[in-house]
Amino acid sequence: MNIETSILLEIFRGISFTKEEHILIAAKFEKIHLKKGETLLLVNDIVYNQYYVSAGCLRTFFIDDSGKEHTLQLAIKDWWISDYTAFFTTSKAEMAIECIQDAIIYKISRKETEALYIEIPQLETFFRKKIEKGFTALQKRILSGLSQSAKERYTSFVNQYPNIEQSVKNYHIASYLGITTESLSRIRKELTQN
Amino acid sequence: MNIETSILLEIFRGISFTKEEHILIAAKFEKIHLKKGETLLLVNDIVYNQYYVSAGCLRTFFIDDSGKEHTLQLAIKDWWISDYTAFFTTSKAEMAIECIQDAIIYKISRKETEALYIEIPQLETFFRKKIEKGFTALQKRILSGLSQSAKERYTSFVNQYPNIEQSVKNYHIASYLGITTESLSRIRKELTQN
DNA sequence: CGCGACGTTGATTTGCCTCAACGATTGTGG
DNA sequence: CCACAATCGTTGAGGCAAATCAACGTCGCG
Repeated sequence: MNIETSILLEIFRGISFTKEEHILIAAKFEKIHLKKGETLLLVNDIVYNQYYVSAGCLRTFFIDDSGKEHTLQLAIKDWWISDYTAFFTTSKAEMAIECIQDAIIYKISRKETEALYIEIPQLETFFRKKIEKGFTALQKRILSGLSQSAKERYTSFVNQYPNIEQSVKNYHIASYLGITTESLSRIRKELTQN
Repeated sequence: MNIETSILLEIFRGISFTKEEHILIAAKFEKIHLKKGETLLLVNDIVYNQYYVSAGCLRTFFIDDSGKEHTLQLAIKDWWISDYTAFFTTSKAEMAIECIQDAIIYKISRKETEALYIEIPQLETFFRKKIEKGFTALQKRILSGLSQSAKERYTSFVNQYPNIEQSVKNYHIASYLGITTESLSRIRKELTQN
């Protein structure tokens, strides 16, 4: 078995498995330790895997034609991370993933994930509900981008991730919110003055 | 049976069903004709249903505190539409849906959808893959908002939906792109001058 | 025809970016 | 454990893309 079965209680909280199922699932995951600054995925890598974050923090980011970075996802404990656009079709990554705080993650390939859907149908339901939540979160973020100012987006962000500033540099937050570090700095100043 | 079974070939293109399954599924859908300007969903309605668009065009939009409309989704033939944030949890709509070009749609409730997942497991896979595609599309839109100018977003939009300008008013496109009608007008002028 | 909805154009304003310089903080090797 | 460099955050001046405000064409429909 590749990993402790106890981690499965964490990953699949709320689902109960037989002992045989535990073993079956555990064999498909691989535990990975990452140091801050290490890279999990590079642009043009074929994306075979998704990753469950058990501790630490990672981010998915995109580099545009002018060389600017844009953070698509920040992942802390209990989040899944990958370049999902490429993962769903096992194609080339358009984004990179890097560790921004020492992390413990669990890797599973798409093939193994889909095998699980067949072997244990309730896992297809589990992942479907995960992605429904993810879909909802992305819609909220789009609405936020359409209707809010930079300052409003920042305060929403801080409310949504109350403790994330400890793990994440300001320029990661700025590139997630779609603003520059200078603008974020000015926004923070304004907010602390009140 | 509520609807012609032939429509199921359209909705579930690529899947084959037994005659019994056809009947089972068809009984869960309801056909609806909508006229331009009619409303499918209002803010604070409880969202029981999702809708398959067979013809015409609808949009989901959100009205912010200052009264401005923001278009989250434009749905043409072969798209599904709802306030999915509310649909997935059968809660109150934060957005409205209106018909912007005479439409024929097919309605199915969340309860019936989930019943189908159990009765015909390949439908859970079908809908999971649908939402994976939707998830991917939303991520692309977020990246587009983070990294592109209004003009670039507009040209991407036109490439992605080549014929949509026939069905949709400019101010719908503007509110989808997150710009004003005046800016869109100036962008269009610039582009036709080249 | 006449009215309302839609699109366009111009003048002005503004939120955020860019560029540049300078503090503050962190990490590292001597 | 300190010194120093690199990284990160802050501040200011100026510029630009897009918003706002206002007025005016144009189109479609009752």
